[in-house]
Amino acid sequence: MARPTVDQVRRRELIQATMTAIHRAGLADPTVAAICKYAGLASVSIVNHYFKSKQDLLECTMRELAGDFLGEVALRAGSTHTPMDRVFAVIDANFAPSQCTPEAVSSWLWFWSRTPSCSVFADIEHATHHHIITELKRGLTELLPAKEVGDAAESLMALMYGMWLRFALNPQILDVEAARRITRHNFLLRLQAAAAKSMPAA
Amino acid sequence: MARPTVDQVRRRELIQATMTAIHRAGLADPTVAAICKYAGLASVSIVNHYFKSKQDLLECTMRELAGDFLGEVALRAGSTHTPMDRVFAVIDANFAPSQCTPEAVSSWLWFWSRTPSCSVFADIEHATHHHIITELKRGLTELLPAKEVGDAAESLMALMYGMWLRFALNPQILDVEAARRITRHNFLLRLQAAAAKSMPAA
Amino acid sequence: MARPTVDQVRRRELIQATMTAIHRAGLADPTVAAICKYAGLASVSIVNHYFKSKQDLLECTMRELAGDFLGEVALRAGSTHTPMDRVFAVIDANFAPSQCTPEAVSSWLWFWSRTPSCSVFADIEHATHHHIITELKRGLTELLPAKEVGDAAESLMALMYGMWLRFALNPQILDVEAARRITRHNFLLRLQAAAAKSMPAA
Amino acid sequence: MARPTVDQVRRRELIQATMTAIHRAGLADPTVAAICKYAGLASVSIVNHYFKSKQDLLECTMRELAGDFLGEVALRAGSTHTPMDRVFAVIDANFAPSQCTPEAVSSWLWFWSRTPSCSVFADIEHATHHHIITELKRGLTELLPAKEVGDAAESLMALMYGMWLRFALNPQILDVEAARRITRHNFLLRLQAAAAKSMPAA
DNA sequence: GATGAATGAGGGTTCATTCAT
DNA sequence: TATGAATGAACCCTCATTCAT
Repeated sequence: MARPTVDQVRRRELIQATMTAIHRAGLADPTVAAICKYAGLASVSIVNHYFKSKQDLLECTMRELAGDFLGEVALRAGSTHTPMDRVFAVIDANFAPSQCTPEAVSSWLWFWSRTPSCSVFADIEHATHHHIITELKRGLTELLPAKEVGDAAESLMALMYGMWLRFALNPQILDVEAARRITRHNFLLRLQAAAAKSMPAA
Repeated sequence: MARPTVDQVRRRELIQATMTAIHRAGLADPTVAAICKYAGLASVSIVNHYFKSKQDLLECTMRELAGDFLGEVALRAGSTHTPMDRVFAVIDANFAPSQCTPEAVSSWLWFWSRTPSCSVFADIEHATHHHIITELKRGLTELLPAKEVGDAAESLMALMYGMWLRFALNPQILDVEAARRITRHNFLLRLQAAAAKSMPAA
Repeated sequence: MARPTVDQVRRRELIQATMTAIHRAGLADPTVAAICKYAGLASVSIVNHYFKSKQDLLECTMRELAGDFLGEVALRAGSTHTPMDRVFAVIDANFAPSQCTPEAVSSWLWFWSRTPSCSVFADIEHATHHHIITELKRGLTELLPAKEVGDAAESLMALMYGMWLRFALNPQILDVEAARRITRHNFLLRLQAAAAKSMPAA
Repeated sequence: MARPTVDQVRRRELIQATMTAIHRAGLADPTVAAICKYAGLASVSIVNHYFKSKQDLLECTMRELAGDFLGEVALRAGSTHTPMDRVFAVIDANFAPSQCTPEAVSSWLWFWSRTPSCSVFADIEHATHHHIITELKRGLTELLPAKEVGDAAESLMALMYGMWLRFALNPQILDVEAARRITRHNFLLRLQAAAAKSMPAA
């Protein structure tokens, strides 16, 4: 098994530091100096040995973040057998520890907020969102009437985004477990309602 | 009735331009130059005639935004008679036109993202949130079991925040009307579920 | 007797306010806004009705200050009969109340400090200094050997300048009366020494 | 012996350039651009690599200037044996070449003029003045009646300040050597007068 | 590979001045 | 006469990037 090179380790550290810097900056653009500080590097110049530029570092960070997220989804979706488990897999991936640290949440928000003004970010976001919504709909299709699938997927995604936002704003009010519970509960409510409607005579 | 002075008009224009600038900057800190450009002002210095500083302008902008929001709530909540209408009033206020322009949504997100690093923003946010959550719970208390009120309020708020976020990221996918419909629907689902649970014997 | 016009009164107020502004600014260049504030004027634009420009106001202020000083000298020197009184007249003029307010002292220092970089100031300073040193030497010539007159005049002037500087730095340590006393005393010492030397046999 | 690093050399150059800039600006606040120009630096930004800010540079400059002055005093006072030599040591230190360049004199004046509005400067000034006046009085105490020591010290300091001021205003009129001679002479006059008074019966 | 010196662009703010009312 | 809107220049500072060591 290939051992990570020093280069790769340093790159990883800088990417983590970038997320920390974004979080600490309150979603303002992080400065290279701040990133280096959090990475424990003495000089800012060193960044240019590992990344082409600041923009490159930021893009790599977002790719890493998105990749991790898709990895969490794949991990959980791969071993599911029922449609409901498939939906739960997506929900759980959204609230996986790697995606719910304050640094990760802030980075996601920062990332999203920059998509309108940065096409590279927009592409990454688009691809990620497409993948996840497809996965979600795949499960929902077997559980809900066709015309409700779109709304339900949007609603679920919006709820999860909202939970993230609440979490980012004030981690005290809402912990990850509660967020996941509320989301699952919300999903089940819709399912019951659909079931009740489809079997009114029962 | 007092006619707005030139002063007040120009201040209003700058506040609007600030929201536009925040939106266009992708939630990055807007530059004074950009704000002036959107306000149609030739010179950057003029801002300091109307506001003490850039920070002052930003604070005034956020106060205006929050004030408008509370106004929308008050407007709708004032004429309600049933608890359900009260909840709907809050939901509708959240999706009122003045709160759902891309500029307003971006400004809210930017505003929230800066609260951890700006105590003035944090205070405004806290006061606004307190007011709105109180209003929401006042309606929910008469509709749901006491122990569900907190979760329901959080869930509703999170869903609305998420809708806003989706809307901010891509206004094409989700229009305001759909967002409101989904939110109302989600609320009604929870209501029905609670009703079903409380009358199992019926 | 001609009554001062409103124009002249306003000009006088602005000149006084300029001295105050210089003093309060710690000898930094006073801003027009500060000058207007001390003059009790609401708008800064009004200055340009009474003076051609800020520079014009500053020059007029310095001319006024220098003119007042020469007036104090003339007032005292005019009624003297002995050489010693003539010297005392110059000393007393230097420590006249109008020249020893903190505002006046600061203005003098500011004025002097600007002479190397402003030829107008340099001219005013040169003329004033020439007048006063001439007056001083006229008295000293009858009291001291010719070859001591220059040194004595310089020494006296330097001592007074130094007193002013001390006074400007810390009015608590040194009051005007003490400054005048020390100066007079210093002058008398030199006189006695010269007398002793010229009459060694006595 | 430690060789000065590039860092220290550059800092020294900037400090010297600061004094030059103050002198050339006529005691107005020097601009960073001017300082860099006199230091031979192409870019303004570089200053922030060596000093925290412009204010920091100014404070360091004044600390250096005051430190040099105390060094000159210590150098001369250390090897004195008589009280009179002690007084002369202070006088000579005041007129030491390092303290009498036009740049140094202008910097001192600028420095003093800013003490009322800058507490850091005030502290440096206070400490320096306290040290020098103590040294001066130590010598005077053995030469003059106790009640004359205060006046004499003030008088000497004022004379030296005045000489400096004259020198700063016009180096042509007064050279350093003449200034020192006048000051020493003035001191000796007072000494003789005191001696004459204390021995009237002789 | 790593460091720090150096540069230049851009941002916010102050300020004197001009202009319209 | 008096006011305040408006402009543009100048200043200090931050920051990403490049270069030499």
